[in-house]
Amino acid sequence: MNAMSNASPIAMTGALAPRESWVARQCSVERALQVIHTRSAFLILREAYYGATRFDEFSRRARLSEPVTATRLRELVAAGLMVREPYQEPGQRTRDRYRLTDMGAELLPVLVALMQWGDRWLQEDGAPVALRHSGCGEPVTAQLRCDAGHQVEPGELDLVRAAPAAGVLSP
Amino acid sequence: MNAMSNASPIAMTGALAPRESWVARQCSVERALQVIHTRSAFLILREAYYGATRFDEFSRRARLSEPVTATRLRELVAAGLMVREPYQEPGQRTRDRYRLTDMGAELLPVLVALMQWGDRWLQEDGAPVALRHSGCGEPVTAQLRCDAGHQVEPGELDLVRAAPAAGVLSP
DNA sequence: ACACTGACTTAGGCGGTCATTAGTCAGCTA
DNA sequence: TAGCTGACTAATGACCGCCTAAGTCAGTGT
Repeated sequence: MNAMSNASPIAMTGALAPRESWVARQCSVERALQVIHTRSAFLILREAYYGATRFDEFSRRARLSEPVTATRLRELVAAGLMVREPYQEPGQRTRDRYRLTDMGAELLPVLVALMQWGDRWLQEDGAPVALRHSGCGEPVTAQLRCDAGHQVEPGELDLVRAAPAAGVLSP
Repeated sequence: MNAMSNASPIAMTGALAPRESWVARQCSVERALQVIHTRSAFLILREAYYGATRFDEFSRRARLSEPVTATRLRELVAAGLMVREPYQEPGQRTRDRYRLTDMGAELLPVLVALMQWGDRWLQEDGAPVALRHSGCGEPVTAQLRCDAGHQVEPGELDLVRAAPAAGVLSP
C-alpha cells in the first residue's frame, strides 16, 4: 500500500546468503525459464486460462501470428503443459483442441502474480479486470504464506539448502 | 498433490468468458512482460533477492556477460525496479550499488511461484533450495487466496471486468 | 466434383538477446 | 606517478522471436 519509499533493504539473508561458490546452477527459476521464456508462451497460457482451446482462438486473442502460435503450441505440448486432443463439434469436421495439463494449470499463480504486479505498478487507472473466487465472490490475490499461515513479506525470507543428500553441491 | 490426471478442464469461465471482442489490449500480464521479458532480467532480480548489490556480483552469480549485465541493470533502474546509489567501503573508492525498490521487491511472488513450479515439475530430486519464514522457520509457498481466506484452485476463478468507468472498453 | 474453411507450413526479413573480445575510465594504493 | 581493480562501453557475430505474405492440406457442405 505504501508506494513511495524506495530502496528498501530487501534481501534474503538466510543461511546461504554469502553463497559465493554456490552459483545456482540447478536453480528452478532458471529451469522454469528454459520452458517458458517467451512473451508468446505467457500469452498463450493466459488465453488457455481464459478458456481458449482452439488454434484460431489462441492466435486471435493473444494477437500472435499463426506461425508463432503453431510453434508455441507445439512446444507447450512437448513440454507437457498442454495436451492436444481431437474433438468434433456436431456438423463440423474433426479438429484438434489444446487443453492445459495439471503441469500447465499449476503455472497459474505465476500469471496471477504477474497480473497483480502489473495492476499495481503499470496501470494508472487501476486493474482492467479482476479475479474472484467462484465460490464466495471475494477478490483473489497471489501471496506468500508460510505453513504456519503467516503472510510473508519480502524481507522475511530465509534461503536454506533443501535436500541434505550426499555431497553433490560442493564448490 | 495429484500429479497424474492430465487434461483437467481448467478455465476461467466467469462473467467475461466468451470475450470475443475484448482482446486484452490493456492486460497487466502483457504490460508486465514488456518490462521484464528476458531471461537475464529474471536472473538479475533473483540475485537481487539473494542479496547481490554490486555489478560484478550480478554478473558472476547470474552467469551473464558484462555487457548484458550493464544493459539490464540500466533498464531495470529506468523502469523503476532498482535504484543505483553511490556507496563506499572503508579503504575503497566510491562505487555504485544496485538495490531493489518496492516496485522491484513486489515481483518476488512471481519469482517464488516460478521457483515452486520448477521445483515441482522440473526437478527429479526435489528442490535444491527451500524458502523459510524468517520469523517461524516454516516453509514458504506462493498461493492463491481470496479475501475470505480460502485457498483458490485453478478451476475456481472468475474473471470480471473491474472498473465500471465510462465506456472506454467498447469493441 | 468443387469450393470453403480452419489449421496449419514455408519463405523471407527485421530487430532483439546473447556471448566473446577488446578496450576505457576513475580513483585508490604503492 | 604508475599500476591495479572494479565497473563499465564498443564492436562483432550467432541465434532467436516475431512479423507478413503466400502457400498446403484435409474434411464438409453443395
